[in-house]
Amino acid sequence: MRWRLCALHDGRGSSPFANRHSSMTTIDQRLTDAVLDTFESLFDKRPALAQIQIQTTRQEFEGDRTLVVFPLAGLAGKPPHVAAQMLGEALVESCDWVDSFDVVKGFLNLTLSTACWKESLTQALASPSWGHAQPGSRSKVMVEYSSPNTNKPLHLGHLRNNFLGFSVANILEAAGHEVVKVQIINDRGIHICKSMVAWLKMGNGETPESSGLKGDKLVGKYYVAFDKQHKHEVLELTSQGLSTQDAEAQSPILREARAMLQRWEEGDSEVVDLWRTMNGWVYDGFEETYRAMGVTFDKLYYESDTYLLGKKYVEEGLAKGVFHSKEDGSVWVDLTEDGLDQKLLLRGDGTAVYMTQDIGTAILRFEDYPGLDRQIYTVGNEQEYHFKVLFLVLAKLGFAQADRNHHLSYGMVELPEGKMKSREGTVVDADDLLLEMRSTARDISDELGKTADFSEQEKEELARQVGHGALKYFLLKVSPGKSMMFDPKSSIDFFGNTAPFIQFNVVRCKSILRSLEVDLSSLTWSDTIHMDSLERQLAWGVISFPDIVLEAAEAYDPSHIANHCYDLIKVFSSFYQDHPISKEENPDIRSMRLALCALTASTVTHGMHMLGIELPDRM
RNA sequence: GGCUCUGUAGCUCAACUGGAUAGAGCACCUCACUACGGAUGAGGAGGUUUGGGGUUCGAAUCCCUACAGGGUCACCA
Repeated sequence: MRWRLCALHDGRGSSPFANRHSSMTTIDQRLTDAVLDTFESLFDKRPALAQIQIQTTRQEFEGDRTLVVFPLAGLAGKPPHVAAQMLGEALVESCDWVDSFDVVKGFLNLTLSTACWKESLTQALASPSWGHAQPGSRSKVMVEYSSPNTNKPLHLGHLRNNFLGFSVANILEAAGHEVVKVQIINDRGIHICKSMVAWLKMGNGETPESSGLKGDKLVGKYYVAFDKQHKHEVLELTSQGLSTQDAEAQSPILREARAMLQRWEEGDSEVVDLWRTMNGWVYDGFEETYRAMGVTFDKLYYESDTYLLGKKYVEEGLAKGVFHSKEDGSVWVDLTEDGLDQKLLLRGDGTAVYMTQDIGTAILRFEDYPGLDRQIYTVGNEQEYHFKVLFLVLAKLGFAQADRNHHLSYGMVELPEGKMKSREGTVVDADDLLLEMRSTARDISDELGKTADFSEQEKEELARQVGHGALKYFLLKVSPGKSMMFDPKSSIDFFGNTAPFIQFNVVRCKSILRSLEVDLSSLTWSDTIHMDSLERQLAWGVISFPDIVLEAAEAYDPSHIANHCYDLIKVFSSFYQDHPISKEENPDIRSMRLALCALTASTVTHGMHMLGIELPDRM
């Protein structure tokens, strides 16, 4: 099972892409080329591409884009500020996108021309899916997420897992990858037999239909019942003088579970039928929760289908001599050369462990999807060791795509009162939380009275979009690698850096656009008008969006998208305050602002969709 | 203990991957207000980036070290 919640690891800095030029706005590409040419004509030498650093000019200085001249000073043979001055003068002369410049120490601040802004914005307006690269322009990747334990209902940790995996899949797709979304269902093993045994002994034939209980909750109930009975028996046995270890192994109910696992592996039809039935209940329950979460999968893998395959590969490895066996017949891999320990791959009795199954699943997936470039496992950071071992084992087996696997590790979700522990009843149930978010959104909406004319169905729909959006945003705005604090109170807060704040402002944009009914694709304005600071900030937020998407895709990090959307909408919020649009009399300025308004709405909408968050038309 | 990740405002998080005076949101304080949608706007205060050393034009970011915290080291998944 992979459900547990947890943190980070290697992610940083080891990008397989690394072609800086490909993830750069048209503006920066053009500036880079101009700088290279200008530098060459001035100093008779051509800098390397990596030496050209262009960044956003800080607020307190005049300008839009800043060239960092320090790295170039040596090559130019001039002090940084002198080189900057010379470059600035030459750039204004040679590049029609540069209006003026300002030198502060070794920083060359460039002010872009209206023509530059207009051309860039027009390009964005012409693109119906701004921020999305050509579909299929990049490789085929697989993203695994969710992968729950069939004995336990989904909880807050799964929400982070699912939202993260689903969002990363969306972002990769937007970056031009072909994406396959999968999960592995750990439907085999002793843990499954535990709830089956408990249900047989204490269930009295209870079904989801008879009890009205959601299937996953019902099975979870019997898993807990098993645990309780097991503890009770252990206590009894220890009071008779057995050691705790012996008592745990010898409790009658655990023996029954073991016997059942034996029968399951033998294919006993009675056991297999019950197994199918109870798993069916769980899947129905999960399906309902996934629907509420808004996540989907292209294919499901079941451990019961892949563990035999895993055993086969382990035996092959044994035959090849890359693994070794001990006297009791257990099979091991020696990873001491890689700085790790020895690791069990197959038990002495020949049954599979967690690792066995994962070996089979990994290889099977690359066979199922020819041309698959890589596979991404969205799993908590507590399993970093497991994936390190898995990838090493695949390499030892000589599997060609062994290095095409990546563990997208994420941090634990903590509660203000500490960690979630099922034993202590401090688990936040996914269904409960989603419901609470919806009802809070509904209350706020009703209180404000802006949706008085909505039908009941529309009100519920809005509450879902806003409530679930708030939750998704709260979990995704934090960089995946970090452990995060989930504070129920502030997650329902609809002010500040939250989805509802963003949604509200997009609704304002849409409201303006609705009232004006213009053809956006034919918007244009004069090159002579001046764009002020806020307008330029808005424009840059829109223009740089595709770049942000690529960054997020390379880093497998939706928080880049979330923060960008928030920054952009915050600027819009200020802009909206004192920049009239429909009331603006100058038609050029009006068109330019209208374009900014429309582009802000569409950019943020695309970004939020990548996070799995919907935008209402009214709220 | 070994390996690994993390440490930034009172709290929750950023920081364009080594760039300028480290930024936001909560919370706190002061103002504004018949609104292209008030779920509002403007401003203030809050920091020796855990401590110490090093690398260089330049460090929250890279290296070493100390301290603090998380994770992991199963014939569990």
